Amino acid sequence: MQRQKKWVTMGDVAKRAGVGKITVSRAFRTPEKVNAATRQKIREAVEELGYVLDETAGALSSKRTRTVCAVVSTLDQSVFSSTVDGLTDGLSEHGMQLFLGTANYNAKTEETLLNTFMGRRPDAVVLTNSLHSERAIQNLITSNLPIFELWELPDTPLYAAVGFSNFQAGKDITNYLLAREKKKIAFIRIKYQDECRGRLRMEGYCDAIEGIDTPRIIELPHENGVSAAEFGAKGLSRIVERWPDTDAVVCASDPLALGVWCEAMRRGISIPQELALTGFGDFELAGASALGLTTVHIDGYKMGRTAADLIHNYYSGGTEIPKVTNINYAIIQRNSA
Amino acid sequence: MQRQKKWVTMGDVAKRAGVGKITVSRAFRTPEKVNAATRQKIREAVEELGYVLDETAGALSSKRTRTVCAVVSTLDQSVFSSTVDGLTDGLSEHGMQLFLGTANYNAKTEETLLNTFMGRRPDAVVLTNSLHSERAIQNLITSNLPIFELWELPDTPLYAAVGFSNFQAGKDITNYLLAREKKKIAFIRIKYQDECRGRLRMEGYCDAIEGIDTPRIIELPHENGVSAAEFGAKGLSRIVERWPDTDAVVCASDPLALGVWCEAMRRGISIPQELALTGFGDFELAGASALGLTTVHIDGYKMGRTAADLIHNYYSGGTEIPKVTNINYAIIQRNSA
DNA sequence: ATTGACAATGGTATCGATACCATTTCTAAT
DNA sequence: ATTAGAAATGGTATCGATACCATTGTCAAT
Repeated sequence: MQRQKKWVTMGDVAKRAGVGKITVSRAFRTPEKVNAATRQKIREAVEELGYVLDETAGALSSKRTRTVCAVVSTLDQSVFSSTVDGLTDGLSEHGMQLFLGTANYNAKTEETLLNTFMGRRPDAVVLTNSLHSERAIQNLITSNLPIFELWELPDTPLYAAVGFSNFQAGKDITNYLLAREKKKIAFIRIKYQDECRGRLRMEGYCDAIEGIDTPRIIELPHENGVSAAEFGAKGLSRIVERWPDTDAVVCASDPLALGVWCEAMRRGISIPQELALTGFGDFELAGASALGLTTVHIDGYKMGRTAADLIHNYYSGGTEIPKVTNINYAIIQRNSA
Repeated sequence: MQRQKKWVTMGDVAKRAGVGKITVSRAFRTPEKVNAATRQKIREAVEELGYVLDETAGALSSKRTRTVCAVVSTLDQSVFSSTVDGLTDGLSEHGMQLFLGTANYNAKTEETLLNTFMGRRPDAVVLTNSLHSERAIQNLITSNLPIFELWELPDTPLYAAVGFSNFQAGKDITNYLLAREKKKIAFIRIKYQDECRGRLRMEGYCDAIEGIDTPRIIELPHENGVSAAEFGAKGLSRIVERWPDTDAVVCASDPLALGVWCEAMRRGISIPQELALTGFGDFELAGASALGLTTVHIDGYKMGRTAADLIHNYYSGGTEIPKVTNINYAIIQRNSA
């Protein structure tokens, strides 16, 4: 067991500056309520002593931890990294910090994680995937915390949602292909346990081709250790076998599309001449722009930042928090379709 | 301003279970010191009241927050997501949580962030990129906290490092190409402000070709909004212009290699016949395996998890913390070289 | 019966900030 | 000069847990 350094306290600063502790506290939290000269004295004392306000102690008395807990499935191979960036950036502007936790597509882990998070007494909770356990949902609701669901727009949000219509986006990208004379359009997605976004995109696809063609859907169940691009390659193989006349493929994500692109190269299928290809997300790491992939651009960063701003408003503004905030997406036309 | 739910306290649980508060505390922290029957009574009371231990209050009295602060440049487009996954997984197994912050390649932001983090009184600090500000380093050192530097092996770590030799890895992958009869090997990297890992890989490359060929280096300064893959494409164009006889390209990251690959396709340069190509990292989102990219596999997840374990040992084990933990890498041979 | 060792439990002070209310000082209007 | 009202500041209790020390109970050895 190691020994911890003795930190300078607010009382030390107060003594040094010749004021009361409470004035020091105010100088940090509500500087406008402290006389400029006093503020200056305090600033000097803080500087000299190297004082850093202890949020831990402040949280206990104010019952505000200035902390937000975010749950993601995993960060690796996921599309949420920009969202997390947006969250941390937005929160830190308001003096708040982010606790990050990963649930690994495991309902039990997720429930445990949320329970642990409640022990941190966060001011808000951010979810980037729909919850798997009914009890976890109940616990969250009874906690009375504001809960923000990202990347989707549920009909009845737990508290508020910041996202876009996955259904409409799936429909739009399919219609984009239909408008370009594609008649035989297939759809590929990876099926995650309890995940509904991919399904919604798929339903949008189905809705668009309704009455034009029967759906050509490849759903590949998620496996640990297999990358999305590999699934994409496998997906195209299946499509070519089952529906050789397919002239376009809609992918539920960019990494999938990258895999399809690679497999098409291997098979000598030219894109977009023989096969049109669209992705979803416009992820830079997946090289969407370098590939020239036509895709649906999703502003993940903005979703994170918007959630951060809403959380701040919830506590400081008198403004009403909208139940649903729609983040627009856009179809980016490049060379693959 | 919203009203916060009144939480159940440890005292409530104690009363319900007919024991002292402190026994409840022990039931959570050191269950082996509490009689099994008592523990059962407490467990029931906890269940009935829906009590969740308040880490916030515990932190104040124990001076242990069970919290770790991690600084990354950004998560988006970065290679650190798996490392963060490893950290959160490893920490949560030991009842610790991760505060995540992004510095956005900005020295000022980074210093502010670290200062904010000190206010959280973390038990440890994790850095995934070398610090830019001398003062930030000083503050960290005087805080007396264990500091873990990841993804590199500095000669004199601030406290301890978990990583690998970027120099040796760059040298090894270059030697791999030399062993395959490549004679004219170029190197591409993106130059980030104050970032040294890419430089070290480059120096490894230089060391390997020393005396065989003069270095053919393309360094592209990082720009916000330009993806690594785009830099890769641009990099290959430069190489083709300046050194048309180049027969291999070593990239400092997989996304760069993806860009090179795309540009090679566009120019009708066949890989690996006309041009051998290697990446760095083996990032799944960049589709390394789908592309068939020969690359250096880096186990980012393991680095995060190892750091988490070291932090736990620091506080609970009597074991000495190694100044340097070497995480092995491996060259993965695929089809591009 | 006595003692010692150890397991199990509890009482009280304490961590470092903020809430709440009280007090003092200052300004401007009468 | 007087007074109302606002601005600035301080004292004390408090948040909910854990540290520290003290106490009680239990059992085996003498």
